[in-house]
Amino acid sequence: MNNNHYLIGELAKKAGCKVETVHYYEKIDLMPEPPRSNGGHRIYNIIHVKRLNYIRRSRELGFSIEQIRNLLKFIDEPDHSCGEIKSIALLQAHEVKQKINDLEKLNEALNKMISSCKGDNMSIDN
Amino acid sequence: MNNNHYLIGELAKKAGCKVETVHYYEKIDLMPEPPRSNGGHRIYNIIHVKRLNYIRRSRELGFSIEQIRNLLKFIDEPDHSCGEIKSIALLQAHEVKQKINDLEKLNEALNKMISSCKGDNMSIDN
DNA sequence: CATACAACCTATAGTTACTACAGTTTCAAG
DNA sequence: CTTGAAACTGTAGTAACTATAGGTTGTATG
Repeated sequence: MNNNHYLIGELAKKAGCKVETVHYYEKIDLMPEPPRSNGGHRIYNIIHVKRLNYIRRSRELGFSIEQIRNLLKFIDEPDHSCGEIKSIALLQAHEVKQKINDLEKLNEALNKMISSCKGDNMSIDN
Repeated sequence: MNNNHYLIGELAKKAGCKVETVHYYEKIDLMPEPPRSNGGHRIYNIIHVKRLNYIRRSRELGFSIEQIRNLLKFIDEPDHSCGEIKSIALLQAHEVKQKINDLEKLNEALNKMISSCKGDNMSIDN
């Protein structure tokens, strides 16, 4: 399609997911119903691309749809109190830090595995 | 139970998951069938605890069962070539780094959200 | 202008990774 | 010796996709 409009296939490709996944996200109201062409094809814009990218990245990092929905609602319905936003964002940030921590441990373990690889006496230590 | 033996409930608690999840992992051969008490209760040890912890942490970080199975097989069947181990571990390490990166971006976005929280004009900028 | 064919559409069924429930048995504590 | 929490097996239900079927749109080519 042209410069700033995307068909569902292009959108999906940009976010590294399947067309069906986008359909699914629309059905569960995680992605909005976009405008349609005369023939009924969905037409997306850059905002949709960013939103889907955010959703996909979060999913790949192990966040649930409900957690993602929770954060997206600050974009979708912008009249929330500062305190409300802060408390949810802080909670999320905490979990993010936890995950970074765990990943760093995993990474360390993998590096150990790679460098000291003798083929025998492998084990999981922490 | 005593010092170095655990019933399934204690095991699950230590790994932060449900008893049913452990059953499930045994059924799909991700966790080994442990020895049993006379009455048929499963009896686990510290090795099981570490293994389940590793599985759970990896799952929460968005790795699939098959990816986890792939890494665990170096513990389960220790006669793999150095090259084989390295190549899989390197692949995994790459994905781990990617995830850390993404999480750091997410964290940044959250921090922005927290500090500059005015309640309005929220958006996702990568 | 006709037609082919890839990419879209809706709807439904199947898969992965759990999670909950039902009905029964074990086992430590009183 | 009974009682109750936690174990057991088996099956059904849920979350988050993923695949398939059968039909329509729309662009590119003869």
